[in-house]
Amino acid sequence: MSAARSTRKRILDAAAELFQRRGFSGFSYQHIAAQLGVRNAAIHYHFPSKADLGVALLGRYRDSFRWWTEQVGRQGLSSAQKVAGFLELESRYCLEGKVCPLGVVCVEFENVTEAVRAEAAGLASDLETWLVAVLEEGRRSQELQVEGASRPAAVVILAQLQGGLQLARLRGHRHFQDVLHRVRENLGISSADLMVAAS
Amino acid sequence: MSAARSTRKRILDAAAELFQRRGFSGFSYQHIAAQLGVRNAAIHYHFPSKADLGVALLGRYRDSFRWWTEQVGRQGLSSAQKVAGFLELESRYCLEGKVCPLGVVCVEFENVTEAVRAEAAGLASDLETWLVAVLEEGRRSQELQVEGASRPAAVVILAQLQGGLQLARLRGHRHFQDVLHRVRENLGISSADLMVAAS
DNA sequence: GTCTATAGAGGGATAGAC
DNA sequence: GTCTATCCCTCTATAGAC
Repeated sequence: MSAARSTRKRILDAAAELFQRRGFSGFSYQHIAAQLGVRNAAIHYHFPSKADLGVALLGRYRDSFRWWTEQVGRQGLSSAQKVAGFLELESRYCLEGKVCPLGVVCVEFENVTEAVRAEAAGLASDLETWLVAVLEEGRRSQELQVEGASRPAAVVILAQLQGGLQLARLRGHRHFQDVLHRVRENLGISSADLMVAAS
Repeated sequence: MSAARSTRKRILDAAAELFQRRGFSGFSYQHIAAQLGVRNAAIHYHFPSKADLGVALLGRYRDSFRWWTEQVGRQGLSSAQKVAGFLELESRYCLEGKVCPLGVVCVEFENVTEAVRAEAAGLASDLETWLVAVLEEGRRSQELQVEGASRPAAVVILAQLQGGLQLARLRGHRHFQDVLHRVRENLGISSADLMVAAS
């Protein structure tokens, strides 16, 4: 952490970008090296194997999400606003032409190490746990309309977003918008909540 | 087509299997060759480049689906039964530990040729077109409960299934079951329809 | 912590015999 | 239509200098 932004961080930034655009086996150390203006070996110094890089990458998604949830938790937002904020995060991916990191690991599942799978499963668990809690909270306060149990409801929402993000790539952003609208409708999230979440 | 099952077909079978398990760049001609007991070059004879193989692969998914829809169309099934049959197809993938072919291309989008993308987009279009028609039909006959316009409703269902299939890999089949139940609930598909579709 | 250099494996692809 | 043989490239990974 000598430089303003350490090489390790810059590697992870570049890797994340490539990861969500080309898939895990779709990018190489060379791609990262070229983008950073360093050599192949420099990256191996920070991440000895590509599996190490994969695990670190997914770990950082987990850290980012944890950081985001803690921040959101401190702002005293309503359940609807929290969900709207989450949808906003996903929308950003869509605009950037990226897909959900989970989808990448899922698709290449039998091509990645056990450690990578485990870290991805952990990320999925983090997302689900948080969303379940928010749905529960929203149900109790009657801010959100949650049909059935919260856990399956959360799973369905995550699946919708993951699939929608992918289809948007193939068939246009409108497909993701369709998913977004449906999620909001189902939960009864108003446009007022969206305003707040956007700020 | 000299042998009982031509090599070309056997190649596509093996490739489809690998494709849905390891992703597109996650398998090689070597994998297929080893599985078929032939040499690398034999596969290049049938599919000069890997992009050719990818396009042929997706083309076959399209053909299979077209064949399936025509068969289903001739059986005079209700709309609910048609949808139930489609869900059955997806469930089979789940049981086999596979994901939707579309998801694979979406994830590796920036790593495949334009021709592969186009064929995948075509498959997505086929699925959507068929499902929209069935939803429309079900709405008119009041067999299916379709909220809002049929097209976005179809898109959402396809996204749910694609995402659910992937998450099931990471977190267990129950996650796909959650998605299935939600899709059926939303459309108001009864268990009686499922019986017929299973046969 | 980054470099040069290189090993070693695997991948896509082709030529030419059979 | 399949084989052997081979080319060339890319990729992961390591050793050792700076």
